[in-house]
Amino acid sequence: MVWTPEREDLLKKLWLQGLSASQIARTMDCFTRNAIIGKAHRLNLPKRSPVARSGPKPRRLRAKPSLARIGSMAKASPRLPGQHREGPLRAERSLGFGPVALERGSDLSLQETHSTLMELKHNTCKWPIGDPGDPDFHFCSQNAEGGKSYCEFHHRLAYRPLRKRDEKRESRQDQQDFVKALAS
DNA sequence: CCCTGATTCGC
DNA sequence: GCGAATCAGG
Repeated sequence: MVWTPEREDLLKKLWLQGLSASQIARTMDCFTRNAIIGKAHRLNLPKRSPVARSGPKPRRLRAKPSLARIGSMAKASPRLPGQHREGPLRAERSLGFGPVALERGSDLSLQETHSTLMELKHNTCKWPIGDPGDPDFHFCSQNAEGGKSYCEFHHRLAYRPLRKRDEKRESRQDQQDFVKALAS
């Protein structure tokens, strides 16, 4: 995936809006959090250091990966063409159980109010709905308690599949069962 | 644990 | 230039 001028613009926009790197990564489904941060720095976007670093990081030679690390590195190996990174958009698109799918014809009583970037607040759910750039792209915007990025439903939806997929591949039915369990 | 941004350096 | 791995924090 390459950085086109359009993607750079969207990154700048979201970064300046105050979205976190991981939120931007999930919104722009094709980049990781690290990629977002790295690009933000190369674009000289304003720093947002919540961490007052106590000075330059000491130089460290990159160690050869241990055998233990090789296993975990395999999980983070580059995606094959057509493969999507983990995250809400991936789930929504490939599994069809994302917010949009839930919104129509579901009895889950999940109320989703439209929210544009300008309306994002620190305490609202930032689960992206639709494709960035689409006129109707918006965020869930339900209350997100406890400083979380998502409402409780979307938080659990967003993070639970990551865990499980690390251990084994989940079937589509497993994912759908999980959504039903969440809603019940 | 959950998360955040910053940095290094092999590619 | 890119971004995974890592670090250093809340």
